[in-house]
Amino acid sequence: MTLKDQPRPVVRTKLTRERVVDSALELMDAEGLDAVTMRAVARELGVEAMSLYNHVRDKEDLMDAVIERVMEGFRRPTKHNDWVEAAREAGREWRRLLKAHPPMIQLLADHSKPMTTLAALHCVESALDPLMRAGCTPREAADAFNTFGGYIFGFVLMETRQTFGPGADDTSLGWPQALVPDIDRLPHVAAVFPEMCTSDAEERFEFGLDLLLAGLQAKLASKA
Amino acid sequence: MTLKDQPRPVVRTKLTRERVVDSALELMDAEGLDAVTMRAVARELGVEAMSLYNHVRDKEDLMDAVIERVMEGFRRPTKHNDWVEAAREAGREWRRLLKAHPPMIQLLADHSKPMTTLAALHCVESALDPLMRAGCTPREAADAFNTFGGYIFGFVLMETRQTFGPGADDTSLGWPQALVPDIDRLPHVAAVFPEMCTSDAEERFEFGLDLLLAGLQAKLASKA
DNA sequence: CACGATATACATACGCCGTAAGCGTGTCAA
DNA sequence: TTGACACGCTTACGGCGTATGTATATCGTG
Repeated sequence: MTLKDQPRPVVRTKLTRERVVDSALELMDAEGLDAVTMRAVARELGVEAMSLYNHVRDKEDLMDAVIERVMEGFRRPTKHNDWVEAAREAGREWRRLLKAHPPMIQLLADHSKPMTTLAALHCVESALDPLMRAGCTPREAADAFNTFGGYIFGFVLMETRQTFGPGADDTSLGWPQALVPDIDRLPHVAAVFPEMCTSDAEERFEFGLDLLLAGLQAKLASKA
Repeated sequence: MTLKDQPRPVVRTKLTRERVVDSALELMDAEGLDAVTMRAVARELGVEAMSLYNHVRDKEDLMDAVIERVMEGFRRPTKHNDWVEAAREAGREWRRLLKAHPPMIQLLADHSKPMTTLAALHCVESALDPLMRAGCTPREAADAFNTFGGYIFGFVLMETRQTFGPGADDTSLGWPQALVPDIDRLPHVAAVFPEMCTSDAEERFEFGLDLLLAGLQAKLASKA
């Protein structure tokens, strides 16, 4: 006989791996990566922490599943005839996916493990398609994928973590205090910094995408 | 009167903020970011955890200082007359810096805070210099900096965290098991994956750098 | 030298964390 | 009916960041 002999709520929505993963993802998006603890996810589900272990091996397993769930949200872009435009769309979709869950890039940085799951590989497939249609050799496609992927990951990282920009203690002009002391030794920063603060993220992203695509077109053209 | 009345070690190297930061950085490089705990850093210094708080406000303050210390390791490249070559060198130096302390990119991803310290701004200055010499407007320089920076950060992230590549459970051919089930729906991945595993990181990095520089040159030329 | 102020190291404790181990109970097949 | 099993709960352990309070070494001042 237990101390509390009241009947617990009779109907109890069944706990499943899927519901656990969904809760973790929701919590991550709502409260940030640090808020995703086994106890917090359990609380969200009206359950004790240890119950989750019936459905995930450990926390790493859970976070792997969260990554997979996010990658499942990839929307394969409609196919353009023009491979350049198709590549552009693929790049935008990768960025959209990462930005849809802001802590995602942090999660990827924490988890040192290749993305070898099906959903992730389908995303890779979508990104490779325009490159192959452009006439890349497999090797060129691999290098180009790495380049575009690097750019997108890094851009989103800098974007979501605000790596460069005004500090919290900026003046009304958006200038880091640290800059002032020896501004004369940082002329370029002084000239360019205001632009970094005011430019639009979409525009900046397109700028880099254009650069990469122009570079790739040139490289492929010079080969022929 | 205390319980232990033996004189503690008489000579005790003085604890300073600098020694604390150095210990944290060493520990990070040697054992990974997760190993950097207040207790572990203190242990390294033969001291109790709470003693560190006389020299750092809290852990965040400590990690900020670690970032700053790393940025101080930036070696301003010797100035080329050719801005393209100078930009290439700056890009290589940024990557060298990040790779010299592998957990650094993870640290940057965790810390959602702009880099507004002097050392960081000097690194930015070095990166902006070739761009300004190339004839960029401040706005173009800001966008180009963002593009190159994004590429470098993302490349290093994918490189150090092995985002794409063979899984731990790869077969002898370096293939993720997940690929096999529906290989026919992933033809490009099947063709390109082997290249991703075998290509050299230096070459891949230069490939992307070339693409970006070619794109930028084209953009600036078309403007004139 | 004496002595109080200050700086700084230490000890203890609290509420988090991930998770190992074992228990209790509801469900269902035989 | 019963016994096995699935699955949620309880307890407990060691580690985390750090608030709080205490002891001691150092130093400026008389």
